[in-house]
Amino acid sequence: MPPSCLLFLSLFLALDFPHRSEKKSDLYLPAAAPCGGSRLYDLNCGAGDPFRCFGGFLRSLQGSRSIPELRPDNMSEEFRFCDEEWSKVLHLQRRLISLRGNSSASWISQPRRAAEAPLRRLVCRPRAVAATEAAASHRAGFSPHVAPVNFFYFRGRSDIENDNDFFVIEFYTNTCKPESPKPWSQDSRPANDTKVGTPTRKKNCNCKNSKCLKLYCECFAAGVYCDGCNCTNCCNNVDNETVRHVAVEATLERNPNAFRPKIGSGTQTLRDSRDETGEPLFGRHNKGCHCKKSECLKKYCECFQANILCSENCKCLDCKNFEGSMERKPLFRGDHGSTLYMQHAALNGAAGAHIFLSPTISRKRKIQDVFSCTSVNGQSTKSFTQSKTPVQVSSSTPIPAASSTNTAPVASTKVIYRSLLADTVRTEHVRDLCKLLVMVSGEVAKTVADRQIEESSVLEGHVECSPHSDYERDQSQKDLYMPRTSADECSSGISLDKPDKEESRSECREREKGGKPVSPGTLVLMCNEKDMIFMASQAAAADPSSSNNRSTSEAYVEQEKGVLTKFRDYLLKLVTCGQMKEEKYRSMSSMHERACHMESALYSIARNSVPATTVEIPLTRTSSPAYSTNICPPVGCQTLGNGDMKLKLEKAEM
DNA sequence: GAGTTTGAAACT
DNA sequence: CAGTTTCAAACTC
Ligand SMILES: [Zn+2]
Ligand SMILES: [Zn+2]
Ligand SMILES: [Zn+2]
Ligand SMILES: [Zn+2]
Ligand SMILES: [Zn+2]
Ligand SMILES: [Zn+2]
Repeated sequence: MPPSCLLFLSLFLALDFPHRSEKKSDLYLPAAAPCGGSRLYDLNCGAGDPFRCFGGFLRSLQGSRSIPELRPDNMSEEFRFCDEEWSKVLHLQRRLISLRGNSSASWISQPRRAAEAPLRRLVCRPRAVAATEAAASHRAGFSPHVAPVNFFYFRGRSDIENDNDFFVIEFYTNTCKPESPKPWSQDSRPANDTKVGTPTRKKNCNCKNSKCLKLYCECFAAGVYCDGCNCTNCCNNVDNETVRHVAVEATLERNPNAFRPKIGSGTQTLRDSRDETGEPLFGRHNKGCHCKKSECLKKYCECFQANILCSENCKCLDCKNFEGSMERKPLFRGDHGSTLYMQHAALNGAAGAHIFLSPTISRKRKIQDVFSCTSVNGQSTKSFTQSKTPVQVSSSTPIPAASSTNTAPVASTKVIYRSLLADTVRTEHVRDLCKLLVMVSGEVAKTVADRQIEESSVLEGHVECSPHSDYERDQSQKDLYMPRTSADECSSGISLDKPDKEESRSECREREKGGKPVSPGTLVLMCNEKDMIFMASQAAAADPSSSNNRSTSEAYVEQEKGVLTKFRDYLLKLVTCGQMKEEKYRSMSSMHERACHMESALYSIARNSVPATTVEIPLTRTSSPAYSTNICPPVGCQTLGNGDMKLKLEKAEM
């Protein structure tokens, strides 16, 4: 994705809805249910359900305000938000942003769609008619661009027996096409800003035989209507929404993940995500490729196309798409990847604030080479499989000591250099650091809470975010919402004591088993991403004293600042220490080269956590890739990254 | 633009 | 689940 798209995304996140007063009328609230709230309501808004919280909001609104009763004859009527209600929506939206920050896989979960429009309209109707009436909405100018994903929501709900009893609150966005300037952009940017106006020009398909109703069709697979395509006999449009709906269902039947991003954030760390050559490498294909003849160096290979390295998931033959591959070098695209790549990366919130103390050198290919010299993936299945476990542990373990103890075969076989900090930062140090950071976090939180305790406003008390009932009721659907990446497996178990997360916890325990026992704080730092929905609700639940959403957000900001500052100090010390060691080694002429190597490695650590040129920690994320930084909502949005949530949770746990 | 190659998706 | 067919994009000329 070109930089312009990054800007676009960040601007999308920065959208200040309150200032679009003239757009208020575009927002509608569904009518209320009749039977005293006995009806099921849910927000139907797409992957990750970033606006799931609106479900709670609507319910609270329903309870506290007079909303027209929903009757069979008016259930499709739309109810306009009054200004007061609208402001609550805006507030909630901001809170969502602040809670999830740039790591929000859910908030920015749909770049294709995110590039299209902000919230415009909510419609409630029985699920039974949703699909067909969606077409009417579309004709009225509102496009259910998330339609394919919406249907995730329809599936597997044992609590819904009758489609007429289940009301879907649909979230509609105004279709955003490069050729039709967005309404939302008119007040936030000059109309001639084509850079942003044409962010992700949709690729047009040329389907001939699939009616654009199979995953063969890129449009269909992307979850968007065909528009401007060269397809023949196309049914992937609003006029064929019914048959399309069937096709979507059938597709999901075959593969429930069909419409979810193929590229998840893998174990490749943030540092990995951009090495000294600027290569964006993070993410990995969830299913992996199965290339046979392309050597994974052509766009036939989905990994290569996504500009990511092949991973353990891949079953390719003669793969050359690994770090250090000489064949790959000249082919590497330095443009930060294809649209596909960025979309998927964004979809998965792959760029979060990940703190790693140890440079990672593990790569699929390297490990292969270590365990077998064959160039065919599958041929050395056994040894490769065996190597996988330690590899993952080492690649996601911030403690050098851990990887050296645990991955002895790897380390002893082909270690190019040894970290200067390998002997400096021990497990207990990391543990102490984590404790310290948690302490800081707690102190800051307390301070902020004290400061804000009197600021509680009546309005905010109304806004309920991410109701637990919602979440728990749909627990079985969690996998429908949250991309199940490997990082997910790791992270979702972190510091979470909720009984209903046993599965995740056990995953986490397994990790600990396979690896080295690490403190919760270390685990916190290890993890790339998390179940944000759960985290959000967990965070809310963990802090009952703060029903004030804004307070919570601000507390997070303060916490983040404090924690990052401390961590920066620590890193600076580390850098100094490393430099001293380097000096020491340098004096030994034989070690000269190695020291140089380490310097850059060490520098990259610091660089990724703290801008080397400034003393101030930016309010944005600690992550360094331009991509994630750009996605980050601007300062005003009070963004909070993963680290925040983690620390928050950890604090609650302690 | 036509023809070939390729590997995912679909099918059996 | 594996083997085969279908499919549309990627690639080549
Ligand atoms: Zn198509
Ligand atoms: Zn199309
Ligand atoms: Zn089409
Ligand atoms: Zn491949
Ligand atoms: Zn691959
Ligand atoms: Zn490969």
